[in-house]
Amino acid sequence: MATLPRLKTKRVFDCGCGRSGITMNNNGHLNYNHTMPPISHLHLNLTALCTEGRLKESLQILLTTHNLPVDSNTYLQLLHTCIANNALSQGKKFHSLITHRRFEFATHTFFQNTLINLYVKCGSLVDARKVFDGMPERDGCSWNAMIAAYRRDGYPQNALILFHEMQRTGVQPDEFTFASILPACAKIGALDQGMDIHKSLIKNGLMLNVVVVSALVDMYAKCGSIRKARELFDKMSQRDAVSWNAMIGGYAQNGALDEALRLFKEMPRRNVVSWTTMIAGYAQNGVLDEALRLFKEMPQRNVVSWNAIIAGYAQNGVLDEALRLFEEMPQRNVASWNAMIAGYAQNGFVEKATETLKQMQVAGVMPNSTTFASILPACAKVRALQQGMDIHQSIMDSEFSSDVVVGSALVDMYAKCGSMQKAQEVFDKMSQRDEVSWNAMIAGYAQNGVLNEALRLFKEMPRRDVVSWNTMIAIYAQKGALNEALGFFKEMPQRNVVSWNAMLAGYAQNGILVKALRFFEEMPQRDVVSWNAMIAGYAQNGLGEKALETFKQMKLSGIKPNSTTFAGILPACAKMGALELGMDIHQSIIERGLISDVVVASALVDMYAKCGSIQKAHRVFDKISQRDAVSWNAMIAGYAMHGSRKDALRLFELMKDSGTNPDHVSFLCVLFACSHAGLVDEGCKYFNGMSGSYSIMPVMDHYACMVDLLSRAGYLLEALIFIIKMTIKPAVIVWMCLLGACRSHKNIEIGVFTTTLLFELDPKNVAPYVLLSNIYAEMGRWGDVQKVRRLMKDKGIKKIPGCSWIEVNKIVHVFCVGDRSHPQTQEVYAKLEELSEEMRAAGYSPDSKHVLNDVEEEEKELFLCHHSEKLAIAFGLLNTSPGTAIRVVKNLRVCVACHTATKLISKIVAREIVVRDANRFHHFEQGQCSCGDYW
DNA sequence: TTAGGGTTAG
Repeated sequence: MATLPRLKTKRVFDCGCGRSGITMNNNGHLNYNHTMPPISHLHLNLTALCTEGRLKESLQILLTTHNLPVDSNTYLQLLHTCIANNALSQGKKFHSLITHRRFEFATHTFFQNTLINLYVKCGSLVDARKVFDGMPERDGCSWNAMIAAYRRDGYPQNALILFHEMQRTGVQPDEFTFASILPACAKIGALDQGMDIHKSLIKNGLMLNVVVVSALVDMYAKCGSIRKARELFDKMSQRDAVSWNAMIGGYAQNGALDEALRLFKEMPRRNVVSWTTMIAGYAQNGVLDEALRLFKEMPQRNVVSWNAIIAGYAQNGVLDEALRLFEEMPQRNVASWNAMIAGYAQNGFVEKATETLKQMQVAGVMPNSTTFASILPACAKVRALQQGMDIHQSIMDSEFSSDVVVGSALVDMYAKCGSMQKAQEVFDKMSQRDEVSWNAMIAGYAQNGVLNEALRLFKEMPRRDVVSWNTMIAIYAQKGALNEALGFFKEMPQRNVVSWNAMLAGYAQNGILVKALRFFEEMPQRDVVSWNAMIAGYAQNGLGEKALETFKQMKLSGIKPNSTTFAGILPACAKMGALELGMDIHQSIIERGLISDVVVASALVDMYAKCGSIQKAHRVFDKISQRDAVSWNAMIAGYAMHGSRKDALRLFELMKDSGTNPDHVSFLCVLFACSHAGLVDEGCKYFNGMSGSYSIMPVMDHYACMVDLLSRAGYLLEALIFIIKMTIKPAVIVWMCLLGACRSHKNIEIGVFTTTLLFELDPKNVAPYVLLSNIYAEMGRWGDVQKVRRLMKDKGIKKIPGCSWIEVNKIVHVFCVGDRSHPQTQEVYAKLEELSEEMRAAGYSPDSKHVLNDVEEEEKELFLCHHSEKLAIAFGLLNTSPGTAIRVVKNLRVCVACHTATKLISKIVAREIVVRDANRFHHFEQGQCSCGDYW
């Protein structure tokens, strides 16, 4: 019997499948359970070099000596040394040498399994697969090694495919196979396959195996079947730490943190995984203080514990704290860096993300597929094509150039950056494509407006998943083609919450709120996106109260609002002037840590400005660290609405100095400010500069603003000429601006001309009728007023009723013209009566011309008009304490009579009255209005 | 077999 080489470990001859091919008895003799070539005399020199890990020299000896009596055992040991040293390239050289010398043992299953093990351990799945595919015969170990490798390296799909193939070829899976395949099912949420495996386990009598059953518990928990997991867990006759941790993790990841904590406390011997599971659970659910408390409390921490807490802060956008912990941690691995990079990337800080990637490389940590796959979407999001291309280059230089996840992320990045050509190029070159790659291409073509190509790819793709179908629904729903979207929705084999949300959002965005609500009510489960879609749908379609009501219900149902919720609800507050509610929401935003979100902060600025509190708006605006054009525009528009043209224009200059380029909205705000201040020359200057210096081509709204600017200032003829000279066909809004000014400047000729034009352009539009009627009324031409009213009646055109809102104690009260539905109606009308007496006593006699005058479209009583804002003001006077300001919002413009009356009321009751009409703010104080009677 | 980091759809 030959002497054995000194074996470092007992499992030196393990072929890597979990079952050792050779075992050693107590005398150092070998027992074989695998087909093994016989062991001959070892070459001592070679062995020594090999055990010392001196692979280069070993290889040199082998290459230069052909007749060295080296047996298969030595080669095996060489390969194992490569495995231990992670020496892929040396391993490959030995492999090729063995192949070339055509050793008989090289074709043996055991030896080939070792080769698979070599490649798997050295991270080259492609080479492992090549060996696997070339094997004349495979045993359970071969399959197990390959399956385990796929699942561990993040290819659970491939593991499952191989698992089915294994069974087809008649090889029986064993406990090792199951212990690998169950986590693969868990990873991709393959509950059905997991349940099949459960059946096989029962059949194979493996239900007492604690390892396998723990994996089964984990699978059920991860696939969302938490009850099934618990049932199994409770039935286990023996549980180890893994079983407990799997169960705890199941509850934690399903958001059932209380139950997770109960089990955690009940668990006999908690280990570092148990603690880390709880920390991760709290962190992922946004309960960062609890996560940190446990992190500080835990007896021992490892790199995973640190990573969990850091990722928690990073994912929740608390990046400074994440960075502090990252810098503090004793050692970092690739996942630590990835957590930071993903945190920056997901929160929109592309520069920070790429900077961290560079630091990581400097620190000698190689990026992996996760690094690339998390940084690319950040480039995609902000359309940073150049940075995306740089990362593409790094990927090509790395070993992840053929990783399917990285490839898909690349496709998506190019598609979102608008470069479909590059996306297609990457897609074509991919050695393996999955559903994600196809879906990214489909969405890319759709987002870039090439719908037929998207549809073609959808039809062509080999396996469509729920995302593919959802993409198609979204494409058509967003375009307003809701019947087509519904077609996909009905045809798809399985729907999830996203499918329902896509339909619901489609209806909501297109103003079909009844259908949106039906989907919302019928859907099997609702998440934060469903609620957001409903809220935004209501808010965008002028149903602010419904939006607010839905927001309340959402909170009652236990769904936590996110930044999209706030960005959706704030415009509703803004529209209704619900300042107190808006302030409550501001508080919630701070509590949820979302104040640093620039979209949310800009919506807050807008809300405060539109609710009349320009100071609060400015305070929020001042604190925005990364202002974008939207934030600046909200603030500029705020000043413009409040008639502070100086501030508006000053801010516009500041914006340019700060390096934020004005966009077309910025110019609209500036033109609006000029127009409301009668600054004709300045307005013209800005209008010309916009295309000249900023290459922003005027769109219809800009033209309308210019017509407003000119005609408001009395330059009606110039405005008309301006319209005629427009390079695009003037839309209704443009003519409406001109007509509005015809009323205030009493120009009947242009007024009639414009009205006639508008009757043809937009026969259903009520506004021109009302304006024309008002022009006649101003001039005392009552016969003509009657004619217009008759014409409206004949054509069945109805006025939009004037409505005003006032918020008292966080409740918004609505008053329509002549409204008598409010519980306090009697008091309100009595108050108005009282006020009119006081006005009379103060010498105010309403001019019959003004009483009949109707800026847009309200009915009224002859002497004292009951326009909606008057009702709201009276209500405010009754229900607020003396001295406080009264804030009212109106959907139409304030009429002359009400404007005059409100000035007087403000003096009589010594109150500040703030009225926001369809156009701007009026601050009434001591008988004066901030608009200077120019509105 | 359990804990941390990733790609597509709303």
